[in-house]
Amino acid sequence: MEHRMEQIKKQLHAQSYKLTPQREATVRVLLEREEDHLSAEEIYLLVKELAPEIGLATVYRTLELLSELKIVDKINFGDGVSRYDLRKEGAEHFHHHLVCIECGSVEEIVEDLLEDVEKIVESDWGFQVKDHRLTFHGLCKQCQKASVQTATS
Amino acid sequence: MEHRMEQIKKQLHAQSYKLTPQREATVRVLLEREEDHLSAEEIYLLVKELAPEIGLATVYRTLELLSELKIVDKINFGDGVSRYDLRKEGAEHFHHHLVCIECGSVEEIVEDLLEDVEKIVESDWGFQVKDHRLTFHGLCKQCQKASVQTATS
DNA sequence: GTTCATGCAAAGCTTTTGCATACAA
DNA sequence: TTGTATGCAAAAGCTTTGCATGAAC
Repeated sequence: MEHRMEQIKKQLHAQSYKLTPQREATVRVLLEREEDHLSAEEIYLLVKELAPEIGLATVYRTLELLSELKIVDKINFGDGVSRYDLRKEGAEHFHHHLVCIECGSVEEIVEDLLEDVEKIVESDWGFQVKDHRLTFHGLCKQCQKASVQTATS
Repeated sequence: MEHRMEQIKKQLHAQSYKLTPQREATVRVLLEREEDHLSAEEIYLLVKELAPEIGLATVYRTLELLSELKIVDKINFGDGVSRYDLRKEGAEHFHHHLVCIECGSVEEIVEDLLEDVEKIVESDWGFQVKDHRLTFHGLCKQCQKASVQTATS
C-alpha cells in the first residue's frame, strides 16, 4: 500500500477507527484527484467506480471523519456545496486558493504566505491563530489573456 | 434619511432598482447590526419587527441584490448558513475575520493586511486579484485566558 | 456477542422558484 | 398600463439521521 494511504490508515487506527474498504476507496479518490476540489456528490460518483455498492451517506460520514482528523479540509467557495481538499503531507495550515471569477478554475498555493500577517494578528489583536482560510477571487492567466484579446479585437 | 441609507438608495437607483420599504427595512437592520454576521433567517426575524408583513423570500432576494451591487458581502464560516456583512464605506476589499473555535465569536479586521501578499500572488502566479476572503480560526483573548485558568486551577 | 460501520430511505435545513397579487412610474 | 417587487407556498438542492443489516474482533 502506498505511503500516504498507510499513513492515513495509522492516523485512523490511532483513534480506533478502521480503514474499511469504503473508506479506503474514498481516500483513494481523494489521492487520485488531489489537485481538484471535489464535492461530496462528485466524490461519491468516483468512489462508485471503485466500490459500486457504496452509499452517499457513507461518503459524507467518511468525509466528516477525515475532516475531524484534519486529513482533509472542508471548503466552501460560495456555490452552495462543500468541497473537500486533502491536506498536503505535513502541512500545518490549510493552503490558499485562487478562484477565477470568469472560468471558475481553482488553483492552489501551497506556500504559506500568511506567516507575517499571522504574527500581526497575534500581536495586535491578541488572537491566537490555529488555522486560516484564504481565497483570492480574480482573473486567472488564461482569462486575462482572453479579455485583452476581446478588448482589442 | 441617514447618509449611508441615502448612498445605498442612489446605488440602487443607478441600476434602476427601487428602495422599497422592504429593502429599506432590510438595509436598516444591516446598518443597525453592522458588527454582527447575521444569517438570512436572523435578518428576516429582525426585519419582521420593522416590517411584519415581509416574507423570507424577499429577504433572500434583497440580500442577493445587495450582494450583486457589492453593498454586502456573503460569507460562510462553515456552519451551513450564509452570513451577510455590510461592506465598510469606501472599502474595496472585503475585511478579514477572526473566528474563535471555542466560543464562536467573530471579530472583524478592517485594515487590509493582504496588500503585500496580493502583490506576490499577482507577480509570482500571474493571477489578477479582484477580491479576497480571509478568515483566521483560533482562540480569542477571552478564551485564551479561560484555558490558562483551567490549566492552572 | 458486542461494537463499529454501512446502505437505504426518510427527514431536515437552507435557499430558490412559480405564480398571483400589489405597487409604482 | 406596463413592468417591477412582493408574499406565500411549493420545490429544489445539499446534508444528516434512524434503523435494520452486515462485518470485524
